[in-house]
Amino acid sequence: MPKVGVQPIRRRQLIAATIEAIHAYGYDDTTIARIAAKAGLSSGIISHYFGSKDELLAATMRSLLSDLRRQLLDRLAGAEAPMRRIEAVVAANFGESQCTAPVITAWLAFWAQVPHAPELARLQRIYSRRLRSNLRHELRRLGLDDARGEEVGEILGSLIDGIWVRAALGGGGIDAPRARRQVMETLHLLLAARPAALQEERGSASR
Amino acid sequence: MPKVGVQPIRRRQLIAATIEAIHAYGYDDTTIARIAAKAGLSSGIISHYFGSKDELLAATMRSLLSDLRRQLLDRLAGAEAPMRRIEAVVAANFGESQCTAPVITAWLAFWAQVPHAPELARLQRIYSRRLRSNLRHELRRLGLDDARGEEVGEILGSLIDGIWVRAALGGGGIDAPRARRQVMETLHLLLAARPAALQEERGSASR
Amino acid sequence: MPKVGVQPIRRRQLIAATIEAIHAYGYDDTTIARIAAKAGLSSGIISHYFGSKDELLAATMRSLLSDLRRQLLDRLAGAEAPMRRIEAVVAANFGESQCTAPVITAWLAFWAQVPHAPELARLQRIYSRRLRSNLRHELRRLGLDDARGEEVGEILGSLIDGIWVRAALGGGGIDAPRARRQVMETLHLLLAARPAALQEERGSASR
Amino acid sequence: MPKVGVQPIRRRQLIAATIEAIHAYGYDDTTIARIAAKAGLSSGIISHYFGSKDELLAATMRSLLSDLRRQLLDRLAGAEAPMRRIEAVVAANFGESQCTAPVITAWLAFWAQVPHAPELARLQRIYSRRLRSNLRHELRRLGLDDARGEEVGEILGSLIDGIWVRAALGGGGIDAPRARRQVMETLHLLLAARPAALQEERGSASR
DNA sequence: CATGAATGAGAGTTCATTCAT
DNA sequence: GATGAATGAACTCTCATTCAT
Repeated sequence: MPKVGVQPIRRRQLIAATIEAIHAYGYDDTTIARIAAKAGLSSGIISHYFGSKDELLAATMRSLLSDLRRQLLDRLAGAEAPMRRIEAVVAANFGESQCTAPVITAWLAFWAQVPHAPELARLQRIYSRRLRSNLRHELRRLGLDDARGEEVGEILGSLIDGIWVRAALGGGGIDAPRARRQVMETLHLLLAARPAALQEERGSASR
Repeated sequence: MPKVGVQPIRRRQLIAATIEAIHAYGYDDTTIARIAAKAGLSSGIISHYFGSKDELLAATMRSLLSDLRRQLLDRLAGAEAPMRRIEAVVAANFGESQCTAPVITAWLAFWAQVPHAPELARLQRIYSRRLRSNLRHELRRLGLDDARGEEVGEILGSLIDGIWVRAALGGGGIDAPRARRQVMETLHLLLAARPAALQEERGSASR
Repeated sequence: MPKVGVQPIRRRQLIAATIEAIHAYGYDDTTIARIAAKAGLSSGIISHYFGSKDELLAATMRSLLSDLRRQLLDRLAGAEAPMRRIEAVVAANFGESQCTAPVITAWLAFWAQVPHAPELARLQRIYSRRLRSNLRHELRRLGLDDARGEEVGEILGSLIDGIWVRAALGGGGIDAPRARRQVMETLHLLLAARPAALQEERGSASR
Repeated sequence: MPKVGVQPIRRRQLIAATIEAIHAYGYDDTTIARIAAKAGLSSGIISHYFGSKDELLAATMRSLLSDLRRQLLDRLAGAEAPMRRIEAVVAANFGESQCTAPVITAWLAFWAQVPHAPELARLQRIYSRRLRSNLRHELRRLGLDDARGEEVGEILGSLIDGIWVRAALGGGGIDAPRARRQVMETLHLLLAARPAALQEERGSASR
């Protein structure tokens, strides 16, 4: 087992450097030279390991997504009850490694590329579908019908994404416990509400 | 009647072209040549009217913000009751001109620049503070204490931003009535909930 | 005689503005817009009166040369004796209007263009020949043979040009009386020296 | 033996190419593309080695000055007697490598930038002071008082600069022996003259 | 007569990529 | 495996020139 494994090490190094560089300079000003400098390597190395800058950026987003997925699977492993599983989903989205400023900044940067980078869009779609389907499935187990499950899932998803965006704009990290509490509180309220009653309530409130 | 008013017209033209270009090509690939082409003008015109590309981009974000502000003021004009005023704030954020795909894409693009573009960050902070203070003020009038007002305002703000982000990632526009309904439903639930009860509920739900 | 004479006025205005602009910004950074601004006119006017920027620059150099020539003719008018006429030549080169900082700076700028601007080179050659032939003619009248006249004329010419250059590099104007004194002193020494004696002297000095 | 010494080689190459380009096209029309072409390299290389065009131009002037200085030091090395040392100064200013047409043209071009380029002005000031102080020091050793030393030094300096300028305007190189002879002859005459006598002579000449 | 809005060619500069070592 | 020198395309910005008014 001589040199086996240099490649994965270098790739991880460069991906970590990419996240740092995006955080430090912004997506546009993240050049190959800067990534390489942050990794303590030479600029040529990136073509060597990733073929191109775009490939490295896609690999970086894939890495962020797979971190998220790993967290999710870990937390779902021991959770059986629907509410527990939803909590696991929420907790995964605000897991420790997801809540640092560099990672959040990188996420926002990638999101902004999604509308114009097919590969990043594909990755984003996969994550998005997974989150949605996870939530819907558990919400249905909690007794919500399809339409309501969809609606509640969408609200929770938007809320999660919104908390991330706001953190990115604020420049700091996410206060994970607070974020989890906000999402879970909203979930409980949405579950407690009878949709019919809500309509009335809204009606009266608007009166 | 010499050439009165050519400048404001050109500036508006170019700002509109910038939004279109960001939507069509993405922020990074929005070049001066492309903006000018979309405006049907020559590339030199941008330096002529804005001094630099960055200045045009800042002006574009300012334009988006002032559209938002105008909508807000229009809607707040006739609204007196706190709930009405909150509805006005929400409605402004999902006003017609804010919900088209190009505008949403542009917003996301600007957000992604915020961590590294001081001028854009400044503009974002102004909008953010205004939204937060508007909501808090009305929530307090609805009987919420400071801490709870802050919390509810934050949840609503995150939800609004999250809905925008998701729309941007989805590539389409926003279904404004649906978005408004989602936010207002969440608001009503948050208002109906007694914080103490919520804690209990959460406790029991987590049990 | 209604509008007759607007053209010469404008041309003079623009030439004066050109000299000021070269002094203020340097030759390279002397743009049409800046010249026009200094003249209090619009940028389009230059093409109108001169056809092109190059034409204006050539006209400006011609103007400097004709000022010089006018000075020379004025001073030569009443001078009959050879030494008097040489003094007139020297004095003309350090005439008041030639010794201001803007004019000196402009001269240096034009000189630097001479090697690559045929029209400016042509003008320069004319001035140069005139100066040389003036000096040689009077030096011959003072009894110098052709070779010695050429040599002395060249030394005087170089000295005059050198004083101008140094003034330009120093940034101020020329101290005209001092400059005249230096040139005339050198002339008198050159006239008093017997070339043969000079050779000896040099020989002994080098011994 | 990796790539030791590539940088100094490239820098020298590019500086030489810059002088050639200034001679061939003139200062204003000396573009990065043309310099690179003369060096047989690509345009990007200049930013790589010098950061900017201005930096390259300053480095080129520094190079011309250091050539001059090297010549001066070489010639002063074995010269002890004041007159010998002055001859060394003069000879250095008309050294072989200073007298080629490209170098002379470049000098004139730089001089024309001096009034508006602070860094070039600084370099010029250093050279100018050194020349002046060298001359004054030796002139004092030859028995001239301060005021007369200053005057004589200034005349010699102007003469040297003037010879350079005339060569640049003429387009050819300098006839170095002739130039040296002209300057030294003038020096000897200035030394031989008794200032008091000069005043009389001038008085009588002007009478 | 005079303006100044508009053009577009060309400048300096950046940077992903290549490749000899 | 790794380097970093070199390339050259693409970008932003400047500015002489044109021309409708």
